[in-house]
Amino acid sequence: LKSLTAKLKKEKILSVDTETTSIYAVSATMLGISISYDENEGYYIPVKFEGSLFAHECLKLEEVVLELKPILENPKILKIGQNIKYDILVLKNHGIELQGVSFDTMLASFLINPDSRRHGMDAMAEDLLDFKTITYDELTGVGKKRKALYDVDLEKVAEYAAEDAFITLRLYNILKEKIKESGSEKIFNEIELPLIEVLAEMENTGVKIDSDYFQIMSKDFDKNIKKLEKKIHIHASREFNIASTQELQKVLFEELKLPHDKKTKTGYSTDHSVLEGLQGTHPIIEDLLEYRKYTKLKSTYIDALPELINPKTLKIHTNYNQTIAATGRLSSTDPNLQNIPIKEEVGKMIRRGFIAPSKDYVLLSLDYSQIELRIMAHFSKDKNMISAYQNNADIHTETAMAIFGVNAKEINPDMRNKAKIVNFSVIYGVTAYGLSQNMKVTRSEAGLFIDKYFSQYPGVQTYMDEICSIAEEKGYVETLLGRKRFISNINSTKHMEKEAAKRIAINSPIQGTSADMIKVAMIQIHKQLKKTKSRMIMQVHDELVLEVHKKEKKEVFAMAKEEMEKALKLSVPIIAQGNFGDNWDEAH
DNA sequence: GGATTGAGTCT
DNA sequence: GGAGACTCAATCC
Repeated sequence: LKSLTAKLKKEKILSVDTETTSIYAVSATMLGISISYDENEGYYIPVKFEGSLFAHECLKLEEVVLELKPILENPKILKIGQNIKYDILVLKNHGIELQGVSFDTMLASFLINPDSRRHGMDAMAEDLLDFKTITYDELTGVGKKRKALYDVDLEKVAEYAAEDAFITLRLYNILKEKIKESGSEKIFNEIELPLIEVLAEMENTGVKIDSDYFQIMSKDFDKNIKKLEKKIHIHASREFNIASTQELQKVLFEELKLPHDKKTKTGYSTDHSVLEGLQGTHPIIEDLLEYRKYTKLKSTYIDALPELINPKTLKIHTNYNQTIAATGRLSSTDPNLQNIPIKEEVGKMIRRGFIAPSKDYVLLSLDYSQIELRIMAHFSKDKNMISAYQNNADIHTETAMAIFGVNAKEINPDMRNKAKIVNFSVIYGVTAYGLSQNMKVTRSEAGLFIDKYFSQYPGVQTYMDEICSIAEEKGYVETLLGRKRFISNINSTKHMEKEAAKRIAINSPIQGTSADMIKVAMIQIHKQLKKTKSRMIMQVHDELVLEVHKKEKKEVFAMAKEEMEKALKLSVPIIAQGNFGDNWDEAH
């Protein structure tokens, strides 16, 4: 190890990869580190793990850390990796703060073609290097006879791990050129790369949830669900598995002979819109809707979230992924913190289980006000929309006045809500059909609303035509910061395909610019939070949640709000609004 | 046991 | 038959 580190100290750029016991970085125990500085070879340093068949052949963690720390923490020795956020987290939790991170092959591949799903190392080695890698499954076996990595022959692990390290180096040499060619250097170096560290720290900080509270809620929900089950079975005159759509179809459409038309691939749909349509035809429907609501919330959130509490930190640590959503949004898994319920009272109950980490802290939620509409105003340069925002007008009321042809005094909440649906639908590339479904009006009424909308905001119509032309000519669209997305079907001769491609062309620059904006804000906020006791803990597309030390409330609030608002300069004002609370519901 | 389907949660 | 995601239970293979 000493002779290796002597050599590594002289290198300018290293690829780094860690092997561990878990796919969850925060709870992973490190089993070894592989490093490469040469496209044809790599080194694997196994770390002693009690219980491993090969523990006697490994060095102690303390020794490995002591030797490698000066190299891995030296920012002048550049580091590259494949999904390096994972390795940053593993190393962080084993006493090493990785410095000098300058490239991530997975991120690079994603920026070059965000619609591809081949950003894994095995796929990239095949596509870019025509190289067949040793896969993890080949190394450990699959199914019942899969071995834990620490029980696989060390020679084989070394071969696998060292290969990953030097293949990463080869991929780097190719991808860095492709990033340049594609014009993605700016978004790569200024947004995605600096964001890695920000996300790593958010994941590592984690979010506190109140497990006692979830336990009580679970019991309450269970009682309610059992009650509903009994009622539903009585309505059906027999017992059946309510969660089975097949059995439910039989009960509703064969036995109770309720009307049906919407089909799925395999039968008649029983989804929410169908059940809503059947309301009033039979008392079973109401109970089914309630049953669906409560079982979904219980299984997906109330029972699942406490399972993910890390026993050491007593928090949940999500994984933010930068390479899934083609528009540039983040995604979140294990758990997904970006779809925690909010809409109804029962949803809010769940958010009350997300709490500040201790009595010294409060949660702060800050969210962008109508960010996508403001970006649309900016891109479209529509005079009416821009002046509405510059005059701090209520955009939904403005739109309501236009589509209903009345003045402000005559707008009631229902009209405003309908206008709100129109406003948001336009961002997705509105169709009369889609709008009619959402507004619960006829297709021709929806068509009229769209016409009225475009005569109020003619610039929006022009923008949509223009962005589709750009997509047709260049083959791609881009965000304000140059994040690209290729629109493969934009010149399709199939009408449906082409229309779907146009909607992607319309929506992607808007959704993607919003993603760029909050990412810039996150990088800046992260920088400034370093010298405080407060931390960023969640991102939900247009919202940031922070745990704020009670003595820092005023400064952190002002700083975070300002950074969000000034992240990107647009032709309309950008507004972020925030609140404190002891739980997420209260803060939101 | 893994993949698919239907359903439902979010922005 | 509007954009982008993730998860769960049942079912299929």
